[in-house]
Amino acid sequence: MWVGVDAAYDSVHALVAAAAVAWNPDDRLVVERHTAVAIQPAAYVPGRFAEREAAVAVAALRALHARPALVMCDGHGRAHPQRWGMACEIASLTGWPTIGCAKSLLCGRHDPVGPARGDCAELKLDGKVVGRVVRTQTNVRPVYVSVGGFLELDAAVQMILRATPCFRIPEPLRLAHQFARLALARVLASS
DNA sequence: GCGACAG
DNA sequence: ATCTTGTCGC
Repeated sequence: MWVGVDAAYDSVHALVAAAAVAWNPDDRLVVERHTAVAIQPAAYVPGRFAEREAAVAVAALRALHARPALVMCDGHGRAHPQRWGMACEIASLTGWPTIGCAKSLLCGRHDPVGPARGDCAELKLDGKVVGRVVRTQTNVRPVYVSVGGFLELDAAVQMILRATPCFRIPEPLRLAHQFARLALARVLASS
């Protein structure tokens, strides 16, 4: 069982809602989903994203009934200036295997990526491989995959591809994104 | 010093 | 991240 975790924000009330969606790669069905809400999240500062989102994300993850085989995070893992992105922080906090799957580059360089689904390029930061740029759908912008903890990069990429049968963003993350927004909307409506 | 900069 | 439905096109 793989889980995606993401958060949605409301600047007016200084609220943040996180959602963790557990997904079964075999039948591609949602197994369970949970949310957590917090107030006054830290300001967003590039490179310090974990300070803003990791705590609520982990709160939502802790509600899971089963230990995930993988946690997919919306952001970077080792592909970070200090080699310690949010996915690393969440791995450290939970002890669970995590990977970062970001929609844009924070740091590092890479060669051009082929146009077909499955095409990849190594993401390097001062001479070291810190992640992989992966094309999850043909002719669609690639995503940036990096290890958070307790997992190898190759395995992470294979899982990312299995989790993207139709869209650019891995299914667990897409669903977590939607569910987080819904959770936030519900809180705003009931208060 | 200057520009770049996950969400 | 967020403002935001339907619509045009491969």
